[in-house]
Amino acid sequence: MLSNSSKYALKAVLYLTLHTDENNKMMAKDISEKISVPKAYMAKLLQGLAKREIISSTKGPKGGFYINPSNKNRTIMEIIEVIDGKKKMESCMMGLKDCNEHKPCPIHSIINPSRSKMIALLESKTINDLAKDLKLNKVFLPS
Amino acid sequence: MLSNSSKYALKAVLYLTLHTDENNKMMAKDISEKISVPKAYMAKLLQGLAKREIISSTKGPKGGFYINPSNKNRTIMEIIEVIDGKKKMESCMMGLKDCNEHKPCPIHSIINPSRSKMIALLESKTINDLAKDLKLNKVFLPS
DNA sequence: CAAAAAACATGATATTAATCATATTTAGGA
DNA sequence: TCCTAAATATGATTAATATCATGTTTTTTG
Repeated sequence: MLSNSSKYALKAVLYLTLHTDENNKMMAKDISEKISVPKAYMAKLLQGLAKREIISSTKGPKGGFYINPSNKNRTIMEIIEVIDGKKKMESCMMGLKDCNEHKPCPIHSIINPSRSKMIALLESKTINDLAKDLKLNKVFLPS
Repeated sequence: MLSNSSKYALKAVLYLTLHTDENNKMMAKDISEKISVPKAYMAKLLQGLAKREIISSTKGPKGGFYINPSNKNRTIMEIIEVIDGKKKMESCMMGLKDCNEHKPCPIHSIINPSRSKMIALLESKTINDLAKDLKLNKVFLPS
């Protein structure tokens, strides 16, 4: 459902939200260790997120990655879409090209209500919402 | 969420349910054409399903694949599990190893109620249930 | 019993996703 | 200004899926 890349990206963005800002940047290597993601892969992912302006970065000594307040208001789905593309989550679970409400596949009615709800939630919850839950110890990140 | 193999398997099993029985078998090649799945891949998949006794087969002239009544009562989830394994659908969407109700990942509460419902439905609906919907033109298979 | 038609078993190739590696660019500090 | 520390760009490798191909076994039928 989510690629590894999306999972890693979500973890990283959340970690950055909790631990960085413009004055407290963090290197790819350190982030990768904290959230248990292979370091070279993490670096590449963070670079991609920075290029698409989901997170921010500066080069050179004292440089690193961080996230600024406006980006903390992005939704979970925005992060996922940047990595996996828009259609992946919404495509027919039986792989039929033209499956829709008027011409549904056999499992459409089984899958779709739940999935639509899930997607709606991912589109409404922001990074910041999740970060708050983390601060309150209502949810957890490691492993 | 589902591998291509699972999607193809589901389509094939449904097709067999509608069009075959012990006296009306069908060759891999013909099934593959009907449901738009690459023929060699279809053959391999059908052989696997037959070995695990999800469907039946006989060799030689007039041979082919078919499904018998008792197998039509298998659930959708059983088909999926035979191909993708049990855990794939239930694993944490953030990829955390020990995510659970007591120590949930940040998106656990967003995802899980919907997903649990989806899984419960896949575990309760049988091949036969879907075949009935197909017969009544309530749902569709092609492409 | 021989030939042909089918599934079966096995392995080869291709494609995609995940992971690793490294030379280049940029910025800070001595 | 020069050195160093960081991200960046790019590409190589590995691993997992998906796909293709083919020789072997079984069964029907002439």
